[in-house]
Amino acid sequence: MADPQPQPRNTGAHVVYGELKRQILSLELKPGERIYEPAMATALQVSRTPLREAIRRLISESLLEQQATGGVIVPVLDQTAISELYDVRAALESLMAREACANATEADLEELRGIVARNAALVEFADEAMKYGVALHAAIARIAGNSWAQRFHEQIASQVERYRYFTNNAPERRDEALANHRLLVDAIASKDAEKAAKVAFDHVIGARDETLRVISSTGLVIE
Amino acid sequence: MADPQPQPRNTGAHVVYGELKRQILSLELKPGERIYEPAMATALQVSRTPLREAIRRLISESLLEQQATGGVIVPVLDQTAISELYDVRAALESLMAREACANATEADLEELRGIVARNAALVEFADEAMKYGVALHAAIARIAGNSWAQRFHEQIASQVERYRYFTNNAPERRDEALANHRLLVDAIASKDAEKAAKVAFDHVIGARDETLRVISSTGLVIE
DNA sequence: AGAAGTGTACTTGTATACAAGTATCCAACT
DNA sequence: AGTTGGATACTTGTATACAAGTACACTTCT
Repeated sequence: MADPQPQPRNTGAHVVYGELKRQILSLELKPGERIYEPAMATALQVSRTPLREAIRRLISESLLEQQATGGVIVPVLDQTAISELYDVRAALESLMAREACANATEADLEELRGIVARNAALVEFADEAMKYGVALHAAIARIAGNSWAQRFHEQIASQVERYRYFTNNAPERRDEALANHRLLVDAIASKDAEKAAKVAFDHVIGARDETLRVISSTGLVIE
Repeated sequence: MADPQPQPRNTGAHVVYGELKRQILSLELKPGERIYEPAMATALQVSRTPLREAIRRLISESLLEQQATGGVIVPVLDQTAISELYDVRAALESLMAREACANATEADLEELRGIVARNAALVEFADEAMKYGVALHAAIARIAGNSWAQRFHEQIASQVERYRYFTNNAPERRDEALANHRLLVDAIASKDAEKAAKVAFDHVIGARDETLRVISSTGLVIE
């Protein structure tokens, strides 16, 4: 919704963009792998022109990386990036929580409470719990109504997606997240912007530390 | 430095990108104006291919706008956007101030103090004062070392640049900014992350409100 | 054998030709 | 006169052909 291309005019470049993005986020295209235009173009059944357009767009989102030598590669996964990403995400979600305080109507609050309630009911199921966590953040973003914050947040979310394989979903983590979500919605309901901002910030920082802990224990991510 | 294209390999598309960006930020290309590829290509002495590459990149930075009908226009100036931009900027600068607290060496602090001192000495000259304000933020961004925050901050700065014509530089505003800068550097020096974050946030919010006040009084920006 | 130089194959960047879709303007008809 | 239809000119999207630069491998010379 905050996307620069409001309605994806069904052009070949857009299709290719979506397909490439999917392959990158799912790690189907392996980190460090180089993209050769002619081969990729034939693989995707288009000419180099729309493919290049898609590649350039992905580079601008750092989902591909232009190398100094001239080649284009899928960015490698590294631990520093995760920390930076979560920090920026914390700042953005904190801001959106703050702005949601100013804008939330009673209907909005009901929506938020409903999401948390469903989250609570399904907290024992990892994937469901995560889905409602995402839904809550999306709802807050919508209520906040800051298109730039939303847009940057979406870019951050795409980046984090690549590391999803490494994030765990331990039950105690889900309980903690649920508690934070309750606190957050309460703060928004009471129009306490400072508190909402702080709760959102600390919540994401907590997720960051947990993710870093898990990743360093597996030792799978390089650099 | 946080740019997706590390070294601008001297390709035509990059030159065109820089030139178009310059024209957009300086309002040489007027807000609302449509870009026709063939005409612009001949004007810039390149073919449509590198021009399109530059246009797409500018669209991804919201310095150009793809319309639903298919045309590309220079985005119009609107007051809501300013408010959103400053809010996100506040969140990002707040984060960078926080992270600068954790990372700043004694040499870094000396650099910050030096910038503020020069700012103080030249506070009566509007353009110089602004230059040092920018330098301070740039130094803090470097010290914070969060490439994503830097990158988003640069995009925000580009956007705000288009509204520069409307921002005033009243002497009392400059004094206030200088005072805030002193507070900010002191907070960073004392490693008080929470305070630094709050000072940076409030500082930018203050600038936002002042800018909005000036713009609404001139009544020049539309929509 | 090792190093250097040359040639070949392949990469990306650019120009141009072509196709498809859209708006505009004029004319003809109701 | 207003509206509708069609033809034309122009837009963007795509494919392909071409140019320039780079890396690699092979050969040759010391």
